[in-house]
This record gives sequence, structure tokens and C-alpha cells, in this order.
Amino acid sequence: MFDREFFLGFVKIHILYHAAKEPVFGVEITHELARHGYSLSPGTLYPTLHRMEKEGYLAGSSKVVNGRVRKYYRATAKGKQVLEQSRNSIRELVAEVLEEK
Amino acid sequence: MFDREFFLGFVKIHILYHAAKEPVFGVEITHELARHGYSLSPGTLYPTLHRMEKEGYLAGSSKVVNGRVRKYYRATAKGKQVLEQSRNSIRELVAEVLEEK
DNA sequence: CTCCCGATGTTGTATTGCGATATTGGTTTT
DNA sequence: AAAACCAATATCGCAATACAACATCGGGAG
Repeated sequence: MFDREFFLGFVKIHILYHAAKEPVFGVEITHELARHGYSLSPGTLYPTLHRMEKEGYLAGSSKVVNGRVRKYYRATAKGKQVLEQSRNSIRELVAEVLEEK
Repeated sequence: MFDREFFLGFVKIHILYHAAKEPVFGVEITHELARHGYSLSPGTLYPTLHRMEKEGYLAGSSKVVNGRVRKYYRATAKGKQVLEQSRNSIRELVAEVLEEK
């Protein structure tokens, strides 16, 4: 599926949402998104996670699971604040885009 | 307002939505978006419109209004299709992000 | 000890984003 | 009628992002 420029923001908000509920890690996110019809290559996903961490939206911590290192991310206060903002943006889009038809 | 990376997609869908209803032009879009709390500099807006035209989401036509040249854009079939997709994405986000709380 | 698998990481290139600046043509001011 | 101003679109230059392909790394299976 193309048209990524329109939907990448949605994807990131998905990530924030899940990271606000419980710790999440890379591959898990990939699968989650796939269930929603998005596909994200590692070359997009990991740099994005790193950036979101660096910018303070996510906080990451490495854990060893089955001997393998996984990096779990949680939404920070700032990340949750963006989520909150997004609720408003989504409501507006809902009102406009979803209504009638 | 920062955090643009999360919301630019929303902005573009806004543009598509309005361009699907009636012809729109640059400055008008700027004002429209401002009313929704988004701000978009010309250096972002115009290249974005050009690109969306080039990629076939929008169709532009220049008109002279009060002696000034304006470029009006309408959503193409492809643009409307993206809008349609976005309805689904929004529904999912609504289900996840907006529900509970 | 070799191969595969789950995960994360990196590289190189192309695309996008954006503030600042320019352009174009008409209107108002004096 | 020149100067200053305004609406609107366009471009420049640089920084930030996106992405596919490729690389790495440790454990477990055979």
C-alpha cells in the first residue's frame, strides 16, 4: 500500500497509544500495524523509535527475554500529551471526514 | 505548535477533504487550517500542493480573480480514494484511541 | 559448529519539511 | 505617477525523514 505520506502520522499515534497502555517493542509493533493494514520496514521503524525516544515521546529500556535483548518502549508524559492532542485532531477529522456520505 | 510529524498527515487529509467538496486555493487553506489550530508556512504548503498534484491526488487550474492569479485545486479520483482509505484508518483510531477514557 | 531465527541496528540515497526570501500583479497613498 | 502596500504563489538552501537493502548479534536446533 502506498500513500504513506498521509498515514505515517496515524502509525505513530498508534505506536504512542500502545506504548501508553503497556511496554511495546519493535517487532511486536510491526505485527500490530500489519493487522491494521500498515507495513513498516525496519529502516523506518527503528530510526523512528529512536527519534521518538530522543525527542522525549517514548522512554526505552532494554530487557533480556529468552536470552535475546529486546528494547521496550513506554510513552512518556510528553508522549501522552501528544496523544491527547491527537484526540482533538481526530475528533475534528471524524466530524468532517466521517460524517455524511 | 510543534510535534508536526504526528499531525502533518491529518493536515493533508484535511486538504483532500476540502478539495473534494469544492475547489480550494493556497491561502484559503492556510486560513482554514489555522482555524483548526494548525499552521503551515508557504514553504511547506506550496511544495506539498505541487507534489500532491504531481502524484495525482489533486488537479489544479489557474483562475484570475480580481486580477490576481489563483490556483484552485480539486481532489481527483485517486485523491478521493485516499480519503476513503483514511476513513477506515480514522475509524480504527477512533475505536482505539478515542473510545474509553 | 553450522544454520536458522528473533530482534535490533546501520547505510546510502531520495524525498520532504520549512523558514526565509523572491516574484508577480494589482490597490492604495500622497 | 511613483512609492508603498497587499494578496497570492513560487523558489532556495539546508536540515530532517523515509525507506529498502543489508548488517549484526545471540541462542537454540540439528
